[in-house]
Amino acid sequence: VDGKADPSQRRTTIYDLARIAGTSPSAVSSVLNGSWQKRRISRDLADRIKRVAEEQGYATNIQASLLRRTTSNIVGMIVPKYDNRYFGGIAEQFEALARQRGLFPVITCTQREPNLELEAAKELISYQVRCLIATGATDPDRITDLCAAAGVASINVDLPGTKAPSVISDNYAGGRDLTRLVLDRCTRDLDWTGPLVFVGGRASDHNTAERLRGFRDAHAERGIAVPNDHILVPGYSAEKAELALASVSPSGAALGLFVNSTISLEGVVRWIRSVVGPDVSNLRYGCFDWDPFAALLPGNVGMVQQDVPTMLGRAFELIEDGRTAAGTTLVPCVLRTL
Amino acid sequence: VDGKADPSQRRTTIYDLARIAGTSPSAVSSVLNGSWQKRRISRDLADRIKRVAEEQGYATNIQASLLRRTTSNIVGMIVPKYDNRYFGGIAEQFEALARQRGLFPVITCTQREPNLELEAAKELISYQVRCLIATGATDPDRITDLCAAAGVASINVDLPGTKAPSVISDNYAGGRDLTRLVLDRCTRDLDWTGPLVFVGGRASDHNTAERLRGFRDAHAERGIAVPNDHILVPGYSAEKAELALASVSPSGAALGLFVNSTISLEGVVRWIRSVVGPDVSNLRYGCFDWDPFAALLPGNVGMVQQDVPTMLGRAFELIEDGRTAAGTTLVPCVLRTL
DNA sequence: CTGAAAGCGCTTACAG
DNA sequence: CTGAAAGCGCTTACAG
Repeated sequence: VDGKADPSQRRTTIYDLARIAGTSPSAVSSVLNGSWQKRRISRDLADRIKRVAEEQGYATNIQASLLRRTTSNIVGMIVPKYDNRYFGGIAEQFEALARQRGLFPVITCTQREPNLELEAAKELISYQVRCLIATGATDPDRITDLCAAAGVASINVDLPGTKAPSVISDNYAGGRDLTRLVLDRCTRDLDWTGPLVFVGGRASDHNTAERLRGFRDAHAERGIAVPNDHILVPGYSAEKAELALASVSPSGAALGLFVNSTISLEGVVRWIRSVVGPDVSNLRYGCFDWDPFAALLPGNVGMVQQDVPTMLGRAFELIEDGRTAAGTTLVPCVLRTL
Repeated sequence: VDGKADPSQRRTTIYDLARIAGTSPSAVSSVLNGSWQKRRISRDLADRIKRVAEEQGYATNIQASLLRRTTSNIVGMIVPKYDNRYFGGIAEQFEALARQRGLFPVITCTQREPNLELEAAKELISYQVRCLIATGATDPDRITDLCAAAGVASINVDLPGTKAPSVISDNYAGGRDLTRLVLDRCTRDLDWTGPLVFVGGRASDHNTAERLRGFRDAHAERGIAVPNDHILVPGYSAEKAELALASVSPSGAALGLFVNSTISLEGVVRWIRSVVGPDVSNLRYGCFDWDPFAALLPGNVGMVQQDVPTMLGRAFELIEDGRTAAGTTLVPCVLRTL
């Protein structure tokens, strides 16, 4: 078993195993893929074959197996980044749920680049994925089109599309609840009623638009007007958030922020450090998405945790039910008060 | 292109394309896989075939292609978790480097479970990976054995093995430097000279042992004895770190900690909150691994960032050079002073 | 209870 | 410049 790794050597096949065990390739195949009970192969032969396979360090060539079978058990996922708890959690959950179902999960990370998303989708389709979950995709419908052409089911998660089922957070309610919390804390702690500054994300992005709607409604229900210059949506990156905040002058007065993602929060915190300084007693903010360390930062009064297990559970249900019609499932978020 | 996803429909093959384009499957195959220049197929025919493939939404069946070719371009990686910046960064870098080289990266996350690690390795081998990078594996040598039996090259990253090349951080120097920094800060800020408490990780774990060696040496060079009850190595989880700290009574006196990972840090911070309270002016600590939010926590004086790009770059070099002999490459860490 | 044979969709030497 | 044919390693209906 402890041979040198030598890619030139031909791997052991069922023919080798059959020769060694003194039987036929058919028998070996059915024993190793579990269909031998059905074929009423003797336990004796089955045991002998399994032993030989073990001894030879045999591993099935899945390419060959998949080629012959009509269906693969690979499920694919596209994810923008692994660099925050939200997407990291999505990747982990997806793997766990896929394995539970005997499926083989393949995840690919596309750096928020639309071209990479399409390339990755094509690649996964080439690997005969059974279905494809597009998470946080910038153009989910093009991915759905690609999948449809190949007869592959697709589901959108996190950001919705119009051509396949979508499972997303209730960003409106999440945005509204977080805004209410920050406004409450500003009133209680700073004796100041707002309006808050919204920072991070893109206006064209569905989730940002929904959270912004919640943000505006939470202000409106208290009769607070939100000036346009309080809405800073320059993109998700930390740098852009930090730059955008340059237009805000804290000037010693009270300040409240709605931070649209933990990615943006990194820039927000840098801005706080450099402009507001170490004393944040006049500052309160809340942030979308959960991060255990960010939850401990001074001034942070609440984070919105998206319910990843429920979202992915629902996505797998849709796959298993064979649902392909467009339609959006909203999953409530959890507001974690700090 | 916008058909319904229907797994029952047979996918378009090169035979369909050949029929439609009025040519042979061989021609289609070589045009689509790029070997047509070599075969001196006319640009005319090539263009016609490409157009038809596009129109039909054709995607190569990689299983079939791989079965015929002798070599796959899949590279596999095993990673324990996605829930921190270190492993998230490793996953992202691995994907990026693999793509740069025209390889298809498949990552699988094994939850620090030895059995899952072996299962995942077998599975990746079945998919004919060209090589396997085992990151933070609890039993790297068994994975190497499995790979060797299948003629697959393997490399260990993060935790070393004895049967394949390993690329790991210089944990000794990282541990020593971080200890020095925390001791310096304790002296400067608290007028207190130690010894520090080491918390998190397992004594049997290579990286923990090395960091601990650096921890002890940094104390020794200042003539400070480290009592055994100052070494808390109950495992990596936040819960275990928090529980282990129950034996430490801060009692208003100065306290300095060496936290062995950001995972453990979550428990440490919970302990600080509940036992030390909000006033951390008598507490200083440092932590292995980098997290942008953890870097902002009060009391944290430094973090050790492992150099993931260099580590993975080196791993790919080893793969490309065909190196299979055991041997460890140490990559320096970066101490980030806060 | 077991094996011979066809075929999955490609690739590539070989023969024009 | 192009095509017919063999074969990659499996699976599975079919025939004992």
